[in-house]
Amino acid sequence: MREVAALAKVSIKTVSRVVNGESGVSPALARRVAAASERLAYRHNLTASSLRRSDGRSATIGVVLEDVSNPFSSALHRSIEDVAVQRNVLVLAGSSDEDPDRERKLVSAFASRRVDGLIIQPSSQDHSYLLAERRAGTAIVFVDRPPAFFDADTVVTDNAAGVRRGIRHLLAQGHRRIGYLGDMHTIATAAERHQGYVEELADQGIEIDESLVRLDLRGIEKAEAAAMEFLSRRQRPTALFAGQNLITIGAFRALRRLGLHQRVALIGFDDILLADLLEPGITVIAQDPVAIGRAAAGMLFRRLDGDRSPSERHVVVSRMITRGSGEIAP
Amino acid sequence: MREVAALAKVSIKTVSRVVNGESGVSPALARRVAAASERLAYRHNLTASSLRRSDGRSATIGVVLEDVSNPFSSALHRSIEDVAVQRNVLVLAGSSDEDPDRERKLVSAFASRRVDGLIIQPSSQDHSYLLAERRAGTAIVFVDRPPAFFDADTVVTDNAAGVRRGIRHLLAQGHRRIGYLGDMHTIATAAERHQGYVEELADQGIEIDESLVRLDLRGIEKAEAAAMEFLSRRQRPTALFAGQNLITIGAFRALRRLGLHQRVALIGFDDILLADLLEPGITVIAQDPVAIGRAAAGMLFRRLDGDRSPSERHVVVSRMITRGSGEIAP
DNA sequence: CACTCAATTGACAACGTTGTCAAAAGACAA
DNA sequence: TTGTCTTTTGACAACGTTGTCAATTGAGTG
Repeated sequence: MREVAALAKVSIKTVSRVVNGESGVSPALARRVAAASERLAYRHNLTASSLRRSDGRSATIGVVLEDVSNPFSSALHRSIEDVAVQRNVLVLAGSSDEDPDRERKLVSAFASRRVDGLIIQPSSQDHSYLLAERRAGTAIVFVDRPPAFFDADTVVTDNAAGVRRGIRHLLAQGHRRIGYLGDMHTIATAAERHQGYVEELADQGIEIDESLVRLDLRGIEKAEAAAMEFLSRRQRPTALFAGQNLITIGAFRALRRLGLHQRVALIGFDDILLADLLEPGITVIAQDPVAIGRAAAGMLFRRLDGDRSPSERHVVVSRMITRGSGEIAP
Repeated sequence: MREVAALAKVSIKTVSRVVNGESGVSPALARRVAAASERLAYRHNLTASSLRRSDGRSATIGVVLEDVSNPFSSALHRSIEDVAVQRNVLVLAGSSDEDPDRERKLVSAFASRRVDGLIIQPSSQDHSYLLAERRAGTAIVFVDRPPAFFDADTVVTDNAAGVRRGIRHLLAQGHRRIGYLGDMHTIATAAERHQGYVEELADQGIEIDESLVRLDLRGIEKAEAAAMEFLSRRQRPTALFAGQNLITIGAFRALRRLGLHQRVALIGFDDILLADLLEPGITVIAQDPVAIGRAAAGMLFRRLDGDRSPSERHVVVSRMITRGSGEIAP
C-alpha cells in the first residue's frame, strides 16, 4: 500500500480509501491510485485490515461438520456457502468425525483465526467451552443437533415427527411387526428418532417388542448384520424402519441377500442418491439439508448484523417420499 | 496479551514466547504466564501473529472445488483436510460451479486472506492470472484437471487409459456398436475421455460411427434424453459408455425406462454410491479421489517446505469394477 | 571478591492496514 | 476581496503480535 501511495503520489490513507471504495475521493486521484495498484499488482491484505478495523470482522466463518465428504454434511456446507458468498464471506470447513475432541480443536483453530461466526454440527456432549467464544463476540449456530449445556440458535429436522409419519404409513398398511434399526443412542437425533418410533406405536396401542429394536449401529456392515439377524428369525418382522442413511443401505443389502426385498417393507430416514432406481425404490423420510443450511446461515448473519433477541430453535420439516419399498403389504 | 503480561508481571514478549512454546523461558515464569492466560481466557490471535511473523504464514490453505457438495469434490476435500490437519493447517473451501469467473473470485478472496497455498480443481481456460499469486509466494497445485497457460504441479486421473480399459472390456465381449455419452468437450478431462474412446476403437481397427457419439451433455436429464434417442433407433448400440457420474445415472434411467437394462451393456466413468445394489450392478471405471487429494496436498506442503524442483504431473490410476452391467453380451 | 560468559528477560519497532482528527483546498456569498 | 462552510487529503497512532537487540540476571571461574 505504501508503494502504491508513493507511485500515485498520495498518502497511504487515500489508497486505503480507494481500495475500500469509500466516498469522498476525487475521481482524478481515485484513477491515479487504481492505475498504480494495477501496475504494482497490489493485493489487499484482509488480515491486516481486519486487525485494524473497528468491528474486527474477518469476513470468514467456520463450519464444523461431521464429515465434509458425507452427503448430508456437504449439502449443508454448500447451502451455507451459498448464503455466505452473497456477503463476500468465506467458509472454513472441518470434519469432527463425531469426536468431541476434534470438535473442540477445530473450534479453537477457527477462533484463533478470528472467524466472525461458527456453525456447528455437534458431536460433543458439553458445549460450555463455547462461552469464551461467545463472550468474545463470535456468533454461534448449531445445525442438525441441539447443543448441550449451552444456549444458542439451533436448526434441526423434525426427527421424531418424521419417524412417526413413516411408522404410521406402515401401520396403515397393516404392518404390526416393525423392526427398528438405529444409530448410536448418544447422538441426539438418533435418540429422537427412536423416540418417535416408540411413541407412534404407543399412541396406536401397539405393544413394543424390544427384540425388534437394535440401536448403536454404526456403518453399513453393522446395520446389515443386524438386519440379517432380524430377518432370519422364524417370526420375522414384516417391515423395517432404518434410522439413518447408511443403516438404510445396510438393511437393503440384507433384504437383497435374503431375497426378501419384494416381501418385507423398508422405510429409511434421510434420502439416498439413486434410491429411486433400486428395485423396489426405497421409501424414505427425506431431510432437507439445503433448507437447514440456509436457515442456519441466515440466523448466523442476522446475529452478526446485531440481532440480540433470545435464541431460536428452527425446525425444518422432513417429507416422506414413497417409492415402493414402504408400500409392500405384510 | 498485554493484559496477560500485566497479570503475570512479565513483558508481553515473554507471554509471546510462552504462547509459541519457545525455549529459554524459566519454568517459573512459564507457569505464571500459563496461569494468567488461563484466568483471562486469553485467545491467541493468529492473524496478528502471521502479520508480524517473518514467514508470513497463515496456516490456512484455500481449495477451489467444482462443488463442495458433489461426491467427487467432497472426497477430494476430505482427503486434503486429512493431510492438512496433521500440520495444524485449516482449509478454506469454495465452489466454482464450473464458472471461470467464480473461480477467479474465490482465488482472489483466498489471496486477500493470505492463504499459504491453493489447490484448484479448475474451470477456467486460462490460469495466467495466478502468476501474481505465485510471485507473492503462494504454492499452487491443480487437481483433476490440468491448468492452462500456467505451469504448476498437477494431479490427475488416467482418463484416456481408463476409458480404453472399459472399451476394451466391451470389445472383448463382442460389442461393436458402442455408444459414447460425454460431458462438455471444453472440460479437459471430458475431452481426454472421449479421446480414449476414439483411440481404443481405432487401435482395434473398428471404424467410429459418429452418430453414436454425443458430447456436451450436462446433468442427468440431458444424458437420459441422449441415451433414449440412441436406444430408440432401429439399429441401436449394444453397449453404452458414459463419460461421467451423472451421465451414467441418466443412461441407466433411460435403459430402465425402455426395459433394456438387462440387454444393453453399460459402463460408466467414476463410481457411484449404491451402484452395486442396482439390477444389474453398474460396471464402472472408478477414480480414486482420496488418493488424488492426498497426493495434491502432499505436493502442496512439499512446496511450502521449500521444494523448488520443476513442476510435476502425478497420474492416479483408475480401476475397473465389474458388477454386471458391463458384462452383458451383445 | 571481581570477572567472564551464557541464559533469561524486556524495550521497542515493525508487520499492513484503518480510525481519528486536523490541515488544505475549493465553493459560494456578501 | 474576505469570510464561511464543505469537501478532500494527509499525518499519525493503533490493532495484536513477533523480530531484533540490548539489558539484566545468575552461574561458574580464578
